[in-house]
Amino acid sequence: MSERISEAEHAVMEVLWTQAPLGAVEVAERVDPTRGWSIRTVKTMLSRLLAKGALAHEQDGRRYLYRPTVAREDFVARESGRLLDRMFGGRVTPLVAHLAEQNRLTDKDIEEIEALLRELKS
Amino acid sequence: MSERISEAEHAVMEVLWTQAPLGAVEVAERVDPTRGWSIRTVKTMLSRLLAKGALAHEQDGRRYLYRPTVAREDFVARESGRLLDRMFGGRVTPLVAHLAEQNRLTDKDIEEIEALLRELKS
DNA sequence: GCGTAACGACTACACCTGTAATCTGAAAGA
DNA sequence: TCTTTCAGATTACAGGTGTAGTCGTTACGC
Repeated sequence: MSERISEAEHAVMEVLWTQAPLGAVEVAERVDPTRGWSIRTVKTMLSRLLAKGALAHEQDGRRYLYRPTVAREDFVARESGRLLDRMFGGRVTPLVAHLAEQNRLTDKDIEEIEALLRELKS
Repeated sequence: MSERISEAEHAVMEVLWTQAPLGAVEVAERVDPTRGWSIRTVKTMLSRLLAKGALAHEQDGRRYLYRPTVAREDFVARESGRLLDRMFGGRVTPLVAHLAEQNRLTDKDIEEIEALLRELKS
């Protein structure tokens, strides 16, 4: 199941996490248009994701419908974990500290996170 | 300056962010041993990082001493930003929420982050 | 001075990625 | 039935990455 999903492949996964099952053409229509991909490219991604076991397909007439076999939650967890391990020795606090220093936290963010943490403690 | 630094190259950068300048041999000695790299491999990484402009070198007798030209802080900021954008639409709160759900937050983490946020507000 | 060891430079090579184009078979229209 | 069309399957191909090996030069030890 868990071969790595590349960045371009991820764009295809996002489509299918939003809506599935879909045929290749529907996926191509929904994929982030700023990529400017041809349908060929999308089909290549679908094949590779199938080969990697990240998608399953079912026959629908003369075409396939694709659906994720990997939960977005799990993918996000793996990728976040990797970053955390690589950059912050697996510790969350340094990550938050870093984001704070980068001014990536608005006042609203801070409020929300505090609320979240209060929630966690109860 | 800002060609992308690959994962393997990153392992070399970490050494030089900890201590610099260093010669190739010293870098090889300090690089994460679980990689099991030969000195050749480390030298290749050093060359590529030079070519990418992530390192500078100065002559020291018949060898080079290498030092980072990129701050670790900046590298971490770029990589974190990429993850945040790709996975969480650039928002920090969903990231923290996600980590919380994954139980990556200990009570101590929560304390620390709350302290951090209190700090930020003042 | 002469061979050798140690540098960096250059080359190698398989696999992954991004980005398709071509092939093949079968459905559908004429 | 003959042809066109549309799927998926297979092939392509350049650039990046991981992981070295070889070449050419030069400082050093004898």
